[in-house]
Amino acid sequence: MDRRQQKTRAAIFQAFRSLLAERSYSRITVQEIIDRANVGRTTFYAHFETKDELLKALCENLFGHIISSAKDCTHTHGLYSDGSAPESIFCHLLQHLQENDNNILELLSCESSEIFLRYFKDSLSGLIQSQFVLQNRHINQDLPDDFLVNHISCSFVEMVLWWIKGRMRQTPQELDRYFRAVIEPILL
Amino acid sequence: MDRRQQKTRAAIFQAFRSLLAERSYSRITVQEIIDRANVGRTTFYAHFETKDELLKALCENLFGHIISSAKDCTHTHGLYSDGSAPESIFCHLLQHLQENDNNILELLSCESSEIFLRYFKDSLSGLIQSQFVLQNRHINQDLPDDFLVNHISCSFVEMVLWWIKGRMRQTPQELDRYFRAVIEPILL
DNA sequence: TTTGATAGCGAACACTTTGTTCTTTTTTCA
DNA sequence: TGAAAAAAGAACAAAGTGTTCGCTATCAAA
Repeated sequence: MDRRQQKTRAAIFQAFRSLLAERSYSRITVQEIIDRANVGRTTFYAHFETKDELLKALCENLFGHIISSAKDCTHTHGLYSDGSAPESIFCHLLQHLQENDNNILELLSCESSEIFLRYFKDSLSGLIQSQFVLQNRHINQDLPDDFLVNHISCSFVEMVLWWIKGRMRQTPQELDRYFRAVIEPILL
Repeated sequence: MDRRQQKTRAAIFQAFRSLLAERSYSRITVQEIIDRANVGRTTFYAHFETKDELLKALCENLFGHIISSAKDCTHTHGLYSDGSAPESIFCHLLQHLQENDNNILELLSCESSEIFLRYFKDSLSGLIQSQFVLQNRHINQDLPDDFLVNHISCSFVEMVLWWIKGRMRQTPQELDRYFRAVIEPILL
């Protein structure tokens, strides 16, 4: 890709994210984004059809990275119920979050965090689902798999949100313990 | 309150909700709301400062009702771990939902459901929290109360969303069983 | 280093939406 | 019935959107 395009794209993303830290998505205008990114109006629309498309691109970019990195981790380890607990994907994700990879925490704590949370949940659901399929087994005979996948991923993401809102007072290790306490009893 | 005001307010709410069933909140304009509600522009702004205020009023109205009705139910019964399980507030809420009180299901399944889900979670958290305080006890010594309150309310609301998305194939009784299966092991 | 292609700029535009102001008409309820 | 309140409707400025145009700057490859 052309260097100019890369720079423009990066500038727009950067501007967009810094604006998201200040006010909610709906109150951000394209004009403000291009002013802060210091690019022309035409240029913006050459890259993204609308503001919504920009948001979507940002989400895919971000959660694509964090989930695929977690996916690599599952190759060697796996989900909780495997016994190899401390190296679970959840622990891995929490560490990524604490290190604030890609400043993802800003997005999860901004006014428009709901949008990002749903992306996070969906990506995580896909990952957990693929783990179950990979292991070709039911986790719990009494409950439908998709219910459990949803429960686990939503619980994790909502825990992260609770953590951030509470100013991240706990360590990833503590959080991991909390999560295991509410999830492991369900897995056989 | 003046009859005219009541009628206007009701017409606006009704129009707004029917539009929410068709497209996302952000793509609904004030113009469309007043056209469908058949009220003048000035009238709309006499009732609500902005479209956001209308949304807020709708949420408060709706979840205020459903939660206070659940609150009444806890006077006689209580949360799960009390033993009086089948008459828990969760079961009560699920029944309300299935009966589709106030057409609340439309809001929870519309494109903008995220907005309503957060309201639902927050209202429910308040309710669960007040139950714990009322009973003056810790549910689980190993885990912070506010973490558990958050976990329980989020799990419930996300389960409802999962249920709706899956076209509500389960009965409230089945759902209640699922929920107890993932929550009761955590409570002492 | 030249060169053709591509990306970006900036001004102008038609258009939509917003929120306000005004006057006139209708409804309420005391 | 009559004063007060509410709604209608037209008109408005202001702000934002998405597109077009002609021009300039930059790139990557020969």
